[in-house]
Amino acid sequence: MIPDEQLDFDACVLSGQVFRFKRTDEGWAGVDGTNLIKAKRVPGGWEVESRPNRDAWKAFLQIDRDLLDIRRRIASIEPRLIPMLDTFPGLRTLRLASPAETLFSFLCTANNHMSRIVRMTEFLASKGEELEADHYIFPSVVRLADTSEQELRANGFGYRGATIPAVAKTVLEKGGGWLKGLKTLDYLDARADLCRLPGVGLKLADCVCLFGLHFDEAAPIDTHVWKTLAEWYAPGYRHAPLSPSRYVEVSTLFRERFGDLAAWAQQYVFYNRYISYRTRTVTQV
DNA sequence: GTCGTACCACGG
DNA sequence: CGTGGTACGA
Ligand SMILES: [Mg+2]
Repeated sequence: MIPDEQLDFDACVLSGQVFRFKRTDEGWAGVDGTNLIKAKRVPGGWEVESRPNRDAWKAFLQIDRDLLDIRRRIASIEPRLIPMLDTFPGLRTLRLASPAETLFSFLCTANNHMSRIVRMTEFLASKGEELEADHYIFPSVVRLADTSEQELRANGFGYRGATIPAVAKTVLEKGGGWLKGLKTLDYLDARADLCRLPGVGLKLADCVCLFGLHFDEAAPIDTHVWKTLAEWYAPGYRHAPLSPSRYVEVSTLFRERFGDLAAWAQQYVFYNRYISYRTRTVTQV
């Protein structure tokens, strides 16, 4: 049993790191890579399991890392983050097994609503192997390259219906191990390489670096995170829009401050800001 | 570098 | 009308 102070499974799968986990009678179920992961709610914590690989969930949740220690270190670096740490103390940064799944999932996120992101990633996933009813292994890059723009557009993908097969073809041209091979590069080099892909800019590249390539110093800056980081670390940009050069500047400051905790710190900021944004937009209608 | 603009679809 | 952006030209 994983105690609540070490794991808030709800927060993990609702904080925009993965998009295909579903509630069950017991708790949650979803696919990561080639494994089905199930989390069962028990008093004071969670019981997590995975199949066929019984250990897959451990890497996914980075369960070997002590969250108390991580929170303590983040708090000492930036006390202004403490309220965010305390709001979701069990929030963890996830490590997805497949860089390709990460790339194509986050390609669906740009300038998009969560609800449509879920719908789109589900549609892509449905082209893969069904592990269990309603739970699919994300399709191969070959399969995605084979999917027609017309079919995707017919299923509500809009202009991403063109981007997704185009990126898939580009990835194939670069050769089989290219994506995973980025893990061996320095973080900034990996990010720069990803940015060369059509439809992939700094933010998406950082998402792939963090969730798919497992760089702990990667901290995606989206519109929500930007508001907090600009206010804290670049007050002059407080009301300025997020631009590529400002992204690089503030992302560098953030990384220099948090080091290999940048990814974790970012996740707490994002989920807190995202939740308050959701609350705000829900109540006004 | 910055700024404005288009981009698909669709929830709010 | 804006969305967990990106790309392009001025
Ligand atoms: Mg690009």
